[in-house]
Amino acid sequence: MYSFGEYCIFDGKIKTHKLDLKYPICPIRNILSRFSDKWSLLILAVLYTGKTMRYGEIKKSLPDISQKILTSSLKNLEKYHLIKRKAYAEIPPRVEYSLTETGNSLIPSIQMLITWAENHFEEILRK
Amino acid sequence: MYSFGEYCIFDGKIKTHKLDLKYPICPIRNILSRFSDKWSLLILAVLYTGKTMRYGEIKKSLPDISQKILTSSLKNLEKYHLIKRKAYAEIPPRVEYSLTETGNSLIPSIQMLITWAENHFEEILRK
DNA sequence: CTGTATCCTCGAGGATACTG
DNA sequence: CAGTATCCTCGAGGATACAG
Repeated sequence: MYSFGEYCIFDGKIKTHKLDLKYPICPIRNILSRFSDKWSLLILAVLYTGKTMRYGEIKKSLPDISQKILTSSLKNLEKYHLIKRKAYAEIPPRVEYSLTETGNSLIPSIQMLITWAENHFEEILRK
Repeated sequence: MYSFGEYCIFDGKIKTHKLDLKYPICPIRNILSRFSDKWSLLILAVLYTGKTMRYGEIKKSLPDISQKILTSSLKNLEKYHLIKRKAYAEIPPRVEYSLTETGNSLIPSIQMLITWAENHFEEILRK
């Protein structure tokens, strides 16, 4: 297990997504914080169930996400190499998204989280 | 694996932390969203390394968290039964925090996430 | 030492209209 | 179909002062 004390002496760099050069690397702050927003995990999970999906299919799986946020979330996930984007030069346009190897390697962790959440649903929400 | 399509037909209830009664339960939206803020995972990880810690010790492990946010995060984690709070009637006051059984059961998932983040550090941040 | 009480900033997320 | 472009809301997070 890591020394969180050591890792966690950062000074507010989390927002800018910059790394602190003086200290070693806190995985939570520097990596996990990039995907711990409202939609990223859901998008990854949806992509996993569908293997490769078009923009509209993802949108349909997450009916209450706005176009803007879906687009920007996909860009963010692509930026960090968790998903890949393939655009076809057709009319009307077609764009397909799928998990990268890196993205796929995150799935077991997400599944473990989901399983935990399921198993502890009542405990968490009781009272 | 879950049908995320089915689970994810909620309509914007995530903010209020209310459950959607019409549909079954999406673990990500209804459970994980409660702890996917800036500090909760770090607090849980810190508490795990220290077993039971005083308020000031946690603060020292996370030097750049504000008092207000630490207090409210601890309250939130206590509300959902991930940590327990024990106050001693002394002067000056002493308050000790520790993981509950439920909180402890989340640790393996967090560790798995951290291990993943470590192993994919360069891939995620390259270029 | 462990908190409240205010006030404030800032950006994630959203609503809506438009485009190639 | 898969996006941009604007404008806006709202609340997480923070700074500071004070309290028991």
